[in-house]
Amino acid sequence: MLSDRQRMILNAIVDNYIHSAEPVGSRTISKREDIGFSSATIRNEMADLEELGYLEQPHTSAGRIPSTKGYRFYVDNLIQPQFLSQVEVEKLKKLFADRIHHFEQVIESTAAILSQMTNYTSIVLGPEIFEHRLKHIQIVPLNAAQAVAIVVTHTGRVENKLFDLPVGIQASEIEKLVNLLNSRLRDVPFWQLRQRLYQEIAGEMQRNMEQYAEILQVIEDSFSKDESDRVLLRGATKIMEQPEFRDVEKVKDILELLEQNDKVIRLFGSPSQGMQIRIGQENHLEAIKQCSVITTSYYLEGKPVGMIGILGPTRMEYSKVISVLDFLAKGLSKILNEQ
Amino acid sequence: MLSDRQRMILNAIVDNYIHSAEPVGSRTISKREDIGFSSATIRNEMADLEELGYLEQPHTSAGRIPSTKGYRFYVDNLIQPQFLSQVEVEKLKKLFADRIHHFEQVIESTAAILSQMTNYTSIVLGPEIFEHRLKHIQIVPLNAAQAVAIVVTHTGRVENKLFDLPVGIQASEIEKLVNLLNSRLRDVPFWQLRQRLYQEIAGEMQRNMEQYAEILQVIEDSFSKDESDRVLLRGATKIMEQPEFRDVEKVKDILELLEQNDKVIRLFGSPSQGMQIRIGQENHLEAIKQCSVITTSYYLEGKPVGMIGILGPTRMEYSKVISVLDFLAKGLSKILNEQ
DNA sequence: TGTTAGCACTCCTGCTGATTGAGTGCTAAA
DNA sequence: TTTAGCACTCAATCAGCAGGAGTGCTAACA
Repeated sequence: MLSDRQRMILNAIVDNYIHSAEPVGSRTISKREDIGFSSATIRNEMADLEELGYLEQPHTSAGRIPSTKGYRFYVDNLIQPQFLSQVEVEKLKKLFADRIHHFEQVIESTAAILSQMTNYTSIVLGPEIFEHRLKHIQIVPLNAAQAVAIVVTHTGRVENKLFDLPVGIQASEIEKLVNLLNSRLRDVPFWQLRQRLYQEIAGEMQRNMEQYAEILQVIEDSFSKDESDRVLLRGATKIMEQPEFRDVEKVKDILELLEQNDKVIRLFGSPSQGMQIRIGQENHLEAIKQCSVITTSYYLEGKPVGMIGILGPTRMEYSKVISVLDFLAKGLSKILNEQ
Repeated sequence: MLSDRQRMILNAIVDNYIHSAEPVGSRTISKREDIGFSSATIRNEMADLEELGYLEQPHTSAGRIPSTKGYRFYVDNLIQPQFLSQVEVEKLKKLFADRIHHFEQVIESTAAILSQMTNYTSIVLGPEIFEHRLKHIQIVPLNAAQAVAIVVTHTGRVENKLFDLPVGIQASEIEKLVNLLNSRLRDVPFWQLRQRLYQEIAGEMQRNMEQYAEILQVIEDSFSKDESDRVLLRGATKIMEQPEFRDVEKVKDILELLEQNDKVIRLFGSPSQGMQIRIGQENHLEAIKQCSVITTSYYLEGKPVGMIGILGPTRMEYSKVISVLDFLAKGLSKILNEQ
């Protein structure tokens, strides 16, 4: 579709614009060492690229900036993998070196480092509890009317839920139920739990099933923790460092979006698709039509269980972000599988 | 110190500025119904008030705006309590009506409502666990090397901590220890726990104290959960709606501050002092010298255990904010004491 | 003596028009 | 096919000017 020279010029323009944030003119490109053509030639090519939809002109006498289509072509065809510097790799490795940390802490550090290294906003979706295995169930009565259900996973995650006790139930009965559950359901993965829960109990104590129904429901609820609690965000204010976001109005919409976990979750695509890049208008949410989102998954036992990503301006250092994300996702997967 | 008329004029100026965000001139004041003087008279008084440090002039031919000292006088002497409208009271009452909610949820709703009703940023410091009483301790081994310590309070809060098991310890020994702790320490308030922990154990099992020292340490750690996890924030972006914060630079510093929980905690003063108001330069943090912070405490059994507050521009609707904060703090205290 | 009308003065704000300069598109020549 | 040259466009900048809001001061008035 595009000639070699056009690709070269498009690449040069995007590169330049990413670093300068100014529309780039033909002379700037022709001066670059790797381009051996005069500004007039570049101008002709630029006009063609604009006609094809890869470039845009803010106004008649300005330089060109990449369109969404232009970025897309750049990302799909022109980008070359950027290797992280030795210093950066060391920094990242250190993050994963300290195994003593609780996994939650590793996730938090990941988010922090991700934002710090890229200077964009990092978003992290914690591991789905789905793949975890049950280690322990406990019900602690607080008083005559209330109790807390506690569920521990094999990775050391603890979920809990406060609930009202069914009237007239005996403490001893609860204990019996919990003991039974613990003996039968230990090491069962969460995705099987719902099914097994009723199956195991049904055989043992058909008699007063309805008695326990309420409690079983609560335990079931504890398994499926609120999705939006999985979201972690760092460096939300980084976007303000970008010259094209000097305007409070633009920034406000973005930051308001980031305050809503349920919407942030929707920035992540399907976890099974590896590295995903959504550029500018490719995003469905109005607030971030001038932003790009790059996400990728990390894995447990070969299955994607969580995601990490970056939100930045469309004028983003794509190749660097991709490298860092890739490195961190692999690191996380490794840690997760070792536990 | 100030004459009645000066107080009246200062009050009018602050009121006006709070709602208009524009420097207010003498004519504006003299036109108000409650003021019976000509603009010239007002001008003289204004000049005096400026000399006394209560007002400032952005430039020679502009109106006056209140100085920090001016706001301080306004807050301390001029403000009159604003009663919430029936609609607002209903709205707030509804928040507390639904007792089924977990206390954490009430705290979250409080933060949300606080921000929504005032249109400023709300900051909430969750209840100090200090005053809670122990209900249950549990240690769940995950594998040969690791375990999770779980502590449940009488209000249904669950704290947990992952830790490495001391080598060579028997599961049965742990169970014995936990059983002992549960039988001896139930209903002991957290502030006594550290002391009682060693006291109770020492009598029973002097023999292998050093064996258990590590585990006791972990349990102790679980009591004193990280302070910064207590912070909850809502409506961080509200500040951007204020005309004096249209500038990204100003806003950035504030939002960066709000991203750091440890710094947000420092916005709260001592919990024992009731309603606290820090205006503009009275704040120590550079980023919020153009903001005001109002905080107050909520109580459990007569003791302050947590705080709620508002961060907004110095040009804040003080009387409204104070009313809402007061109402919510009392509501929270009531709920907390009923559980 | 306190209040106020009047007036000169200051300074911000918004508008206009001229200038500059970066960058373009087109044409004609190499 | 490439490129030098040139006319053209348009945003950005700045000086200059008018308008207006608001002040401080003075002198007159009750």
